[in-house]
Amino acid sequence: MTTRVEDQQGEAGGERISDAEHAVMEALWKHSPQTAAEVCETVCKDRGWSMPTVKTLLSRLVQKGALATQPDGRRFLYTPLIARSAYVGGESRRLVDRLFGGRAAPLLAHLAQEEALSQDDIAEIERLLREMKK
Amino acid sequence: MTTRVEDQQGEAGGERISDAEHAVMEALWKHSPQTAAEVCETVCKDRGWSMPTVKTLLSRLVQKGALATQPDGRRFLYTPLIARSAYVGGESRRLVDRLFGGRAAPLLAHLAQEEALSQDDIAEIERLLREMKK
DNA sequence: CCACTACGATTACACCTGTAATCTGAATGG
DNA sequence: CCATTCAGATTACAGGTGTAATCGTAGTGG
Repeated sequence: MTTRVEDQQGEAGGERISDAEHAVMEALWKHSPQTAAEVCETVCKDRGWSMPTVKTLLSRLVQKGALATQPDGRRFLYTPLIARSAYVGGESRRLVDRLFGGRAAPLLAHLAQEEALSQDDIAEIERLLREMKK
Repeated sequence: MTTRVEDQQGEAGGERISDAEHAVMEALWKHSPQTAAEVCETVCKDRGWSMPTVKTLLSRLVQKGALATQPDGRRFLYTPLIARSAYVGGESRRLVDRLFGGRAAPLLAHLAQEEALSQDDIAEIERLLREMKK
């Protein structure tokens, strides 16, 4: 084991996405393409950021191959190059590998203990499991 | 919502534990107390670290309040101050909050899609759910 | 008693991250 | 045509992280 395949979040962009960068990605996953100003519109409020910060994060994400730019007049439109599901899947996998030896069941047990599972969650998970077994 | 309670991993030590530091914690969670040399014995192989690296990480963890030291002759014995379950719970929670809006079910769905769930996992999860509902 | 060794402590240093100011060049209003 | 403005690019900088060399000091073998 420990076959670190260095394939964290899909094929596009091997670099890791930091927490702040992730906030920007979320904005673009919600809706894209967007200009820097539009992204700021979304994230600056929540995180208390200023435009330059968003610009920096966008640039870094472009460098990392996580975003594509497409010129639109004098500004850029940014579009995610990696799918949210790929990112989310990668991160989840990383956590499960790191903390639970790759087993999902103990994760669930922990979430359960922390009361992170509502009755609805439980019902939905059961439904998922039934489907999976089919 | 978004009630960031800044209580990441239990009461002892508010600071975050980094990835490298986590490897050291794992060694000490497996068995404690241990000397720096013993910890190195465990982690240096796997991670390709040298003694000084382990020493640094141990010091940082002590600073962060994640480890207690207890002098044993001329060296120290290190003992975790935060429980593994608290750390693991905190990290899981963080992930679920950040990526799944706090809902565990979508996480499970992703793991399922990635084939991160074995038949055994599924069985165990079902057992957990049954217990939870009782 | 002293040189050596085995520790922890201190210092180092490059890279990443969060956060932003400043620079530069192009569009635009007058 | 020129000054203003607005966008991206460049630079900045402190703090965290990974990784380690070096320092100081306290026992230990001779």
